[in-house]
Amino acid sequence: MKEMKRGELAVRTGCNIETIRFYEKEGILPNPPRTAAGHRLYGAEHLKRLSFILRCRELGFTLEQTRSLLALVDGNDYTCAEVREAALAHVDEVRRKIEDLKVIDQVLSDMAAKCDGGDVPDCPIIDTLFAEE
Amino acid sequence: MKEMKRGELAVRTGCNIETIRFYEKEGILPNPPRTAAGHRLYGAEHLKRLSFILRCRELGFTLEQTRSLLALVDGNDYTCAEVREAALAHVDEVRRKIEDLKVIDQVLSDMAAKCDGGDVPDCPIIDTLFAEE
DNA sequence: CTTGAACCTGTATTTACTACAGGGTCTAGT
DNA sequence: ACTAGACCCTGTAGTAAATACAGGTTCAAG
Repeated sequence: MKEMKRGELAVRTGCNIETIRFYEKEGILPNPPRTAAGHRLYGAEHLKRLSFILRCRELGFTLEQTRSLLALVDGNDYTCAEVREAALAHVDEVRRKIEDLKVIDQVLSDMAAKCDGGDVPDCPIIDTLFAEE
Repeated sequence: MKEMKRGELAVRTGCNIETIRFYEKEGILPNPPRTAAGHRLYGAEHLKRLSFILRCRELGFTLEQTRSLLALVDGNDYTCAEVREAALAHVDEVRRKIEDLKVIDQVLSDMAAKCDGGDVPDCPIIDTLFAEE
């Protein structure tokens, strides 16, 4: 039974120490037991759950989506199909974002290409940004 | 000299009406003259400037970056090279974001591929998210 | 027994808006 | 002239997801 305090949990997960408290307040990480003096004591379950949350966040799930995923697991009545659906919906969203960013990349690159980088106070980029409609 | 109130400026730019006030408070959109009763009166300059801001935002520039771009223009002493540099730096950032999202796409797609979408309460996606290391 | 690291709490800040509440004003129709 | 409703004004609060700080305990090492 290896227990640890907040600082160690932070180091072991790579999570900011304040974020742990934030997740607890949000109710996504359960309140851990405390020492007599009030220090939080985390166990293997907390470590596992926090890692899960951090991994979801890295994958671009919102905290609410992460919460839903965990609710499925906690309820213990989820099906593979449900989880798969959530994952695929998120993939769609990620792909939409990629497309949006590609358009931005293209527009900016085109603008920059028209620009000769000269020393004069007149720039096609600025002109384009100011252009009507 | 066509002047308009806040509502019309909002409609003509597609900007939320509250956002106009926000930009004014932020000092990125200049305080317009007012009618005797205190209603804001915008002219062609404001329309142009707000459009510029909105276009920068669409291209993913932060409000601070947009402010810097406008500061260059306002200072009237900018060079094409400066603007080009800002644009290209932003392109780099956009491309980094695209790469990050592509990794996420890949990871999620791989995970979903391992999932048979069955009706059982056991899912490789969840397992992977919970996995150690 | 002291000192400094680590912990506790509550609150403020960040980005870029958006959304209210509680008023004043303008305009079109009667 | 009057009134209804659309518009405008202000200040403030809320959103996501943390992060940072102030001011105060507690723990561990020497």
